[in-house]
Amino acid sequence: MELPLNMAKALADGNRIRVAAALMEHEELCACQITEMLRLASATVSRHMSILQAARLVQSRKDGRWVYFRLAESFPELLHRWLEQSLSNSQEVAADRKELKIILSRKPVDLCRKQRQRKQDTEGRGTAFSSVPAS
Amino acid sequence: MELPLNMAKALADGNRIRVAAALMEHEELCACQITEMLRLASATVSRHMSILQAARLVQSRKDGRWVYFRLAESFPELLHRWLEQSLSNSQEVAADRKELKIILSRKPVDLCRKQRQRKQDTEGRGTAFSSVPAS
DNA sequence: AATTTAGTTTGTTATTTAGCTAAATATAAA
DNA sequence: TTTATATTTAGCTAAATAACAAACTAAATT
Repeated sequence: MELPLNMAKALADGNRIRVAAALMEHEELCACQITEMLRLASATVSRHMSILQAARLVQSRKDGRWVYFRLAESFPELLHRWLEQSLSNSQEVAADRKELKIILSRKPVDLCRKQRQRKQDTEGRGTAFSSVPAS
Repeated sequence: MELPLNMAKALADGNRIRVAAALMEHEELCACQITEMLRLASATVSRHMSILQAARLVQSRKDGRWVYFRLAESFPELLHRWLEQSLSNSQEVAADRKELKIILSRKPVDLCRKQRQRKQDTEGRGTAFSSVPAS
């Protein structure tokens, strides 16, 4: 019962369902693309992906600095079809689909740069005056 | 996404999967039978059943003092088949199947009486000497 | 070799959840 | 009508989980 239970647990989270839905339509997505779609900290996304992998719903491939994810071979077909069917009317999944189009139109490199930029922006927000030279 | 998410959450618990598996084989079970199978406090079982109902996986029918549960009409067929398939090798589900045979061989009334009895037994355990008359 | 960069792991905090007991509700039996 | 019974709700505690930042790892660029 452990494996089906872990699969259910893996899908018992809205963000992880969104990732599964995205991978049902995109064959392969890199970590930074998923992070961009979910708009979560990359550490959080990494955690979500490891849960999906432990449940054997997702597998990964490393290519240089990038990690690419895809649905695992072991993703049960019936579960896949159920998700496909039950998510077909989902507002959120539709929004992600739209957003992913934009994300995929950029090069991954630029995408990661943008994430880095956003992080620096938020870091700078509370310390705007600390950048004034001390001399 | 709310409904499939709630369904996944409902199945993201070993005890609730056990109930689903039992209802896949038994058409209808009363609360006390499920309680007996899970060996949990009846309040806990009631909570589990309400989660399964809220997810539209289970429906209930009240008959006098008893409440009978069954899989809901709205239980997605693909999800049903996935569970059936992936639980077919489960040790735990097999044990429950065996136990349910015994449970179903008794009348529900006797079953509930037995639960009551067991509760009194455990209550008495720590207070064996308190029943000695004070005079 | 030193630095930058993409992801992961670790440590922490806040929220959620499963379990229990006790109290409340609703129905049947005395 | 009172009492007993089956289930649910409420209140509580302990464990699991999701989020983030910071420290770390591995790989590419300078």
